[in-house]
Amino acid sequence: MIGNFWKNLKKKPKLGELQDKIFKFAGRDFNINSPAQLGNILVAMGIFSAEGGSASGGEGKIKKTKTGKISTKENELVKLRGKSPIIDLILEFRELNKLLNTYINPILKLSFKDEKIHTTLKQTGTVTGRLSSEEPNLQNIPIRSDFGARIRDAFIASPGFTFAAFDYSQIELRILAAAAKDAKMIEAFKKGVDIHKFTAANLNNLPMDQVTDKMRSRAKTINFGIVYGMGVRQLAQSTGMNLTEAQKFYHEYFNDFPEIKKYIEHIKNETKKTGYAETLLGRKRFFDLEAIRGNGFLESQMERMAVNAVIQGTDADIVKLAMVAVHKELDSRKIRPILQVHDELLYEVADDIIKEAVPRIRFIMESVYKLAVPLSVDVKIGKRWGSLVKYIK
DNA sequence: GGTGACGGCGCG
DNA sequence: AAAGCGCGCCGTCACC
Repeated sequence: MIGNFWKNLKKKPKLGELQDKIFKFAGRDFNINSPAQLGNILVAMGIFSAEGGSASGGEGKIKKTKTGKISTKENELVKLRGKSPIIDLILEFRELNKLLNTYINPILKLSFKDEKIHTTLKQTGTVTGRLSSEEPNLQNIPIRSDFGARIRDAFIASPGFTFAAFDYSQIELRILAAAAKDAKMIEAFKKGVDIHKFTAANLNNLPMDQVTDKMRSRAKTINFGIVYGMGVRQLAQSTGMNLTEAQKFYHEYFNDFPEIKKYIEHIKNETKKTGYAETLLGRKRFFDLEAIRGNGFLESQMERMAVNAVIQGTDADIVKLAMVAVHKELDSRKIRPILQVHDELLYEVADDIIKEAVPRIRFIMESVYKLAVPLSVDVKIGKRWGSLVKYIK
């Protein structure tokens, strides 16, 4: 259900103020929502310094879009902070504008008389076996930014019910570790340690208690990146390392977890041989081998897609099994499925049975499929979607 | 008035 | 030359 949270959310005036300030710095009016116009303004202001060829530092290179225009995406703008206050104003304008025009206004319009929002889940909408959600898409409701999280608070449980959110913890990395039969990482998951910290400890040859936040953060990036086939450049970019360090980091990772490297190679080779990648449960994603023949870039792209198809696809398979199992075993009148967000199931549970229901749902989800590592589910409960609190066993 | 490509960005 | 997977949706722009 949608509460009245957003009705007194006065963001329009703020947006107008930001627009005025931006125009003042720019020296003239223009359409902030047009990347083309914005790019021109920034060039005219000298913020995108048209660097001469002599620059040896390599910084300040203007990133172009695939059609050859100047890129004004957040990553690029952030680098230009400090050159002008206009940068931060634009970023703030973008965030507010996005949240208002993509979520708050359209979703209010889609609110039924019963004050509920009803999405449509497509069962065949993706290549990996995930569901997708549309009109509205409830699988991408904000949560990461502070203001974004407030949008979630407008979603409230029905009277007499409480939200219970069940989140598979690091399920993709678990699938990878199990499928690759990597003894070291399997052991870590069995012990239930903080996996990113564990990875960092291995990468830096340190005991776990000497891992710094920065080391953990970098390990987390590479743990996720591995699954998607992230390259050295991107790794460097997103961790703040230089290319040489990033290269070394990769090397170290595959040294520490050799089975993972072997398994990823195995997926790539099998896909190139058979033309398909297969989840652990046997669902296949096919590729057109003819179309990529002789094109190194397309081949690499297919390899990344294949690795992802196995990991993300197995994840999707498991979550679907869990949805079915919960439905079969429990009373859907008191435990209502509200939403699936890829590795998370949101239920609305009658207040009087919440204490028994939560452990049962958790158990079903954790035991629905057996891997070489345990599946672990985090639970949060609460009356508002944006204010759920961890449920302690 | 409608359509599709594009840049951009929200989520997992 | 390109190099992070999977989605849906916004506004702009070019075009019919």
